[in-house]
Amino acid sequence: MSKDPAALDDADYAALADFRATIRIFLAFSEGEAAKAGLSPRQHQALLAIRGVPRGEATVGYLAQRLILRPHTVSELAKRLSALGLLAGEAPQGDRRKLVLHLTPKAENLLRALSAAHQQEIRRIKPLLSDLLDRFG
Amino acid sequence: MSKDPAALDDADYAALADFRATIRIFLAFSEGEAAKAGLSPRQHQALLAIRGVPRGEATVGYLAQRLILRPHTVSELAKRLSALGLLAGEAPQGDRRKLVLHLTPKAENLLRALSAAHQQEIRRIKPLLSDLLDRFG
DNA sequence: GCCCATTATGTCGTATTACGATATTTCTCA
DNA sequence: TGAGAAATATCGTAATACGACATAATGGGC
Repeated sequence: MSKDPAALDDADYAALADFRATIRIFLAFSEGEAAKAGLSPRQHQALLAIRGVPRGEATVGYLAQRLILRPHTVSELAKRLSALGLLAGEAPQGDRRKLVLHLTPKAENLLRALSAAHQQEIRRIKPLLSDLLDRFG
Repeated sequence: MSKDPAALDDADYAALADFRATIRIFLAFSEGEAAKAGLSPRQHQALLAIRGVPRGEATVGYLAQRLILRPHTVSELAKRLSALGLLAGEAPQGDRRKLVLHLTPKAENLLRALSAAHQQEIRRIKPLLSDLLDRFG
């Protein structure tokens, strides 16, 4: 019998494990930085997603797509962030069912420091990640 | 006053948000595949980490380092996986405090299918990730 | 050869958080 | 205008990682 061309060998598994571990390293770094700022990882990602898009476009539904969460989960996330004084929301002109979220100045400041640190970390792991990707043909 | 050279502009935030979103896409894919196999993401990563290392090297402590979790958390993770019939463990010759974990045939089979799917998905997002990394200078 | 600090793993209770089911408000358009 | 859809919100629940603590085994100094 001939070898299955799609069969994975030890090197394939090692590459997958290394890829996953590298992502985990980045996420653990991010977790730590966010925690220093008093944020959960999701809260941090939510703030970043809002900052990364033009003002007025960050609705609950948009965030749900962007974070790959259920809309009602984002609703709770936004409530917690609002309670922390990091988010404000208002209904846009056209559709009063929607809620457009925007960062408070406090959130802008938090995110500025967090993002600088993350940018550095991504630059640090960039060669690692590139090499890793090359192991996937 | 001159502009802070380290200041982040909208494009920097967008790159960070896109990078994070791409990781989230991969993790959501992985979550879904793992769930189809009846595994949590951590359980999947644990199996992969064990498979990715030579037999006999995957102790609880090693996994804790690799997954960036507390050892006692890995202990519980291993207990759940054992209850599912996916892991077996035994004390190695030298040090009977340690517990070496290895996959059962059932876990090998699950992981084979999962890993093939993940390899494909990584190949799919590889160009996206590469372009993204280039946005970080 | 024995003691004790250290290492490795395990147990228990708790807090966080994402989800399903369901509800409410607003919009759309026939 | 009324029915159904869309967008967001509420509530109870389940999963899981952690801290604090416990147990077991090791090994170096004397």
